[in-house]
Amino acid sequence: MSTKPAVNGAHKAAIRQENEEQILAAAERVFADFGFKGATTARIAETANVPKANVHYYFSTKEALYRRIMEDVCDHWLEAAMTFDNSADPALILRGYIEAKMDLSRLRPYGSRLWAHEIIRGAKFSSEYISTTVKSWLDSRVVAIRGWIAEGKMDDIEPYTLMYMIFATTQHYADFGRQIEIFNNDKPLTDAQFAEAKENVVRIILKGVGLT
Amino acid sequence: MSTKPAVNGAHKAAIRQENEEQILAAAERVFADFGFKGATTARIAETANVPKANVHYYFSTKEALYRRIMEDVCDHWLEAAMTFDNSADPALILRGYIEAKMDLSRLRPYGSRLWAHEIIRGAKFSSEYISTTVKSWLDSRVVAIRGWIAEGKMDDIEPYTLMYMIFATTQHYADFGRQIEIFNNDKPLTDAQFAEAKENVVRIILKGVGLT
DNA sequence: ATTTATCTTGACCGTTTGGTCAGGTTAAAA
DNA sequence: TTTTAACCTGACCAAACGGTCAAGATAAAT
Repeated sequence: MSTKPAVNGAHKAAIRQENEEQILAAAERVFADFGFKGATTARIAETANVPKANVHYYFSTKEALYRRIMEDVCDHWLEAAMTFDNSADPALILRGYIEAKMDLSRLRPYGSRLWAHEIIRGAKFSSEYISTTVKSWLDSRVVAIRGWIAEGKMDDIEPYTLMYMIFATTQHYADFGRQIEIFNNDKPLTDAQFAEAKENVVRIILKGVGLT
Repeated sequence: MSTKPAVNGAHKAAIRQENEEQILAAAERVFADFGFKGATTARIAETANVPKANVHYYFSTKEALYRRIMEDVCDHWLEAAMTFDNSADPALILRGYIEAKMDLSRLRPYGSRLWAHEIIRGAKFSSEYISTTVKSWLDSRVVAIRGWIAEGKMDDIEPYTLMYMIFATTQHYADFGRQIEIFNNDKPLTDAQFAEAKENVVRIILKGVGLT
């Protein structure tokens, strides 16, 4: 067997990276499906196709692995958040944000479901992150919306309610994807169906707050 | 000690009923907080203030207890569903249904969170219930909405999207209640705040589908 | 070629879990 | 009062759990 002629320990580094990625991907799925307590390290290992002991070689504890994945999920969440700047037309901003959140639910449903587990359980691992990073982001968006209202650009609605509505509706397509699938005659939404849903969500919300 | 003079075994029956209720209430909370796997019979017993063995005296297995609670939750869900008849003005019907769902999230958050756990996990225990009872109810509502659209009473939106939006938004106040609480400076929404949210949700959705 | 550092893993361990059970207490029936 | 049926529970058990470890395999450094 032995080694590729790679320079400077590149092979070992590649092994480490590949194994970590494999374990993280498996853990995201398993945690999303079963929650923190319901997920077992044995199942994560099996899903990742590595022996259980190897999971603990790369991630000291189950909790460390969980925290690491929560960080990754939050990073993606912040990415979508960035589409919500306040420099342009309110209708365009809201549309862009809703579409970004819908796409995230479509492309990374496990992350959304993991987050849902975490919050339902009482946000034990993430209450600090929510009360600092997320809250300050949300509050600044609320200020922006209040500004639009004051300028007469949209209806006088309660901004938090609007934001929660966007959170809830977009994440519903990930968190309750199984239920939607059952309602859709046990078939996942096609791309066309999902695109139609996305457009309808945007339309209803924009019109609902007087931005049409 | 001994017995009240109650006729015909009424005391024993009362004991049974009270214990079952106490265990069911405790189990609903614990299952909602930790999910099926995360909940432990010991914790349920502790919450219900009975010895663990007594839980198994009244409910043979953890799964039996879980199924029983799911049934109760579904019963309440159907109650709210009944407010959505199709005999009157669309705006009044939708308003009534949204308000009933919001109230349910406020008054019985545990049930909603339990349901969320169940769906996220893949609806292992309830897929049949969803694909029969719930689906046929939902489909009939969709037909009603299509009728309203055909009559020109509201905008031409995709009815399933609207229904999912209502599900998502109303249940969000239960399922993500902890997150909302954190955003609200770590204080639960007051009755006034909740009432305002409810009114805003109704207003945005009704206007969003052209029912104002 | 030898040493060193990292990666790999089957076997193992203490704890927690859902569930059982024998033996007791209490209330209703006879 | 005696018998019977229902209720109660501390003590227990096998299985599953998160985590450890020694010993081997592989790759990088000397």
